[in-house]
Amino acid sequence: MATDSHASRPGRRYDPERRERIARAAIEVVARDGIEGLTHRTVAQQADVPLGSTTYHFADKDDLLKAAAELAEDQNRETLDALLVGLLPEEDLPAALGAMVEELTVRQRAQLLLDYELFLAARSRPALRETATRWVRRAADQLSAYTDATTAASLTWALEGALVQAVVLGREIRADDATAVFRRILSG
Amino acid sequence: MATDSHASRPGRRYDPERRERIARAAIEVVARDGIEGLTHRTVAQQADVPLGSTTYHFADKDDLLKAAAELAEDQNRETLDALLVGLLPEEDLPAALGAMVEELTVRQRAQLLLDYELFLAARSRPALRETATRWVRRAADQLSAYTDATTAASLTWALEGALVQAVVLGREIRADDATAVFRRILSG
Amino acid sequence: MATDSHASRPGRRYDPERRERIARAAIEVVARDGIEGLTHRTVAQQADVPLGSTTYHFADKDDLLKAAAELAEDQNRETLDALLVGLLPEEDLPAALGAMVEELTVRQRAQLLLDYELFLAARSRPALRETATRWVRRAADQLSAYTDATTAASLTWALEGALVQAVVLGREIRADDATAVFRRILSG
Amino acid sequence: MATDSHASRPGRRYDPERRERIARAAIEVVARDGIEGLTHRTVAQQADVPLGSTTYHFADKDDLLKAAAELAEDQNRETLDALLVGLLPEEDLPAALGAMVEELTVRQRAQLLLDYELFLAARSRPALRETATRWVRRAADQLSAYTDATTAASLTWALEGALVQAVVLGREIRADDATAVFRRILSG
DNA sequence: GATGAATGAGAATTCATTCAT
DNA sequence: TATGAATGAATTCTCATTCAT
Repeated sequence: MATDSHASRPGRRYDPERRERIARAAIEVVARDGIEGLTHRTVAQQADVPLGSTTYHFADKDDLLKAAAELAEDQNRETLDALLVGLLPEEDLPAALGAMVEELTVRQRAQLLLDYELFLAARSRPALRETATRWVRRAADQLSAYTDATTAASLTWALEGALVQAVVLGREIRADDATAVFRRILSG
Repeated sequence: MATDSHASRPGRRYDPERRERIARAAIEVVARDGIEGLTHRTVAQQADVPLGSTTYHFADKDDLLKAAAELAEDQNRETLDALLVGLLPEEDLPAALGAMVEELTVRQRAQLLLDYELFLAARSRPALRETATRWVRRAADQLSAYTDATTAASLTWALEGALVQAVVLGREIRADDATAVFRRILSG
Repeated sequence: MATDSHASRPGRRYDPERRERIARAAIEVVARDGIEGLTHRTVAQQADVPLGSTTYHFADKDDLLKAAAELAEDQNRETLDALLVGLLPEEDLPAALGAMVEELTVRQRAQLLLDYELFLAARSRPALRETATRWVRRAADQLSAYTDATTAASLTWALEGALVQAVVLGREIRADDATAVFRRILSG
Repeated sequence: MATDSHASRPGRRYDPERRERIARAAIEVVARDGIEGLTHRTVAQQADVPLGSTTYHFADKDDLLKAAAELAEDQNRETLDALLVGLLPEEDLPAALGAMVEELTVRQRAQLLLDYELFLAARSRPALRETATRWVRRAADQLSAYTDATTAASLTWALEGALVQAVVLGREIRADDATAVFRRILSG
């Protein structure tokens, strides 16, 4: 017989943004504690809603994860678009990509870690596969606009590899170093 | 667990290989169920030793994980060395790397998944950092023998990116496709 | 559940058969999953009505159960009447009862299990007592038409015992075996 | 990873009778609240042990149930043996059985309800099947010693039916009424 | 009338870890 | 040295029921 509790807090019913509030709390939790830290409990606490509320709106962990991934994808798209808009017009693709790598691994590191937390989790969670696939395709498509298929693939893989190592090994990557690599690939 | 199973087995003290048996069971568990499936219980079961034995030899989960990572690193080294011994003498580095990518993502997929399970986990587990760093450095060092630093870095990143995407998106990568990329990078 | 599914369907107010639809869904659920599986949720799903609809028409679980029991009672009456109409005219009561036991434990087993699921549940659910009592009385009354009170009671108990054991132990009972018992009782 | 805590409460470790204490608590719970009331939680409370202790010794509900059924079977055997020892020597089997029915439905009602709670539950719980089958066979075997097979079956079913109705409908059954039935069956 | 969002309670499990023996 | 019993914490999930709209 659970020692009750709260009893006081008024019903606070009918919160039309409840679902979204919870989803947003979910990405905050993932950003803070990683996917392993994502539980209905931690999300409920982060969103300041009762536990039952999280299980009502997101029946299981996959639901929660999927919502988080979709929200993160939106944020990610905005961040990258903003970044690229500023960088690409320079007409120096290697430098633009190198700058982006530094930007992501240094100043936007939190966003990068969040994105990779979700992206990498896709390998064992079918619910995230779709988002992860879209993620990769978007990068490839954008680079394809500037060069041939093989070169685009090379750039994509190198970019992916750079970011993964930055994430896994806890490293920051300087624009110069990254630019040199991208320039090497495009120099042909 | 109250269910007996070792009820009969006598004390069997002083099993000098106990520690290693457990470590080997640990990588089997990780290979089968991922790191999330790694618990003292599952390892004890896989190694057919009593639960207490796993907690005795490996005080906490990180210990277990570290032992698994080190064992996997040895296996990985052997696999790659064997692979490269056969491939590198051909004097066509792009083809050798491309063949290796296909080998790993298609025929040695289990080993690849195990390695990445442990490698990627390093981002949130200090206990695995060292192994992961060594892992990356080894690859870079080996490639440095054949080319300049920037090119080696490019190859390393591209290789890493290819393998990560293969793992995360559940894809196999054909030697031809990979070779084309590596050739592009080296074609300068 | 946050998963829509009735998203499109318009308000559909004033569905005069709504109550009965739900009750019928309730016995389907009990037949499929037993009383333990009877929840407002499962019934709503089976009846394809919104969750709130089940709680609106049947305030609590007992209400739902009672409605299911009454519907099952009707079905049961029809089944047995049909059965007995065919059997009794033969003027061999033991054979008629024996045939009925086989019919119920073999061919009409689903109905038998449903009936006993509800009948036996009465022991801890006052809401079902009345139906259960009526059930037993009906059997006794019908048998009383053919014989004296003690013999009727004997037959009733034996019949009950046979069916209970068939249900609990998962057994089918052959007409011959049952007939022998009833004949023994009536042979006096 | 668990924010530690406790450290204080002395642990009350190594209770060699822990397992049995819990099993006994389980039948107390079933007797009081029925099988629906049997949860690891309620048992833990009844036995005054921590929740984890019940799940350690009895991994799932079936384990708990099986232990309860076996203990109840022992009690039941003792009760019935004691009862029959006193009754059977009289050489009037109907009267002995009739007296037993009254004894069980009136004075030993608690035991009767417990036994039937477990017996009837066997219909949907394979873990209880074996015990239930043994239960029925024991009764049949004992009666077989006094009469032919068909008569024994008749008595068994009638006895079963009487007790089931007593349990389900909440009735007490007088020795006279029951004796009349058994006498009717044996009067042939 | 009718509905579905909301929520407190609790169920079944699993586990890392401690510690008596 | 080695082990397995013990336990508190937490996790996922399900529900009956209430109530704003």
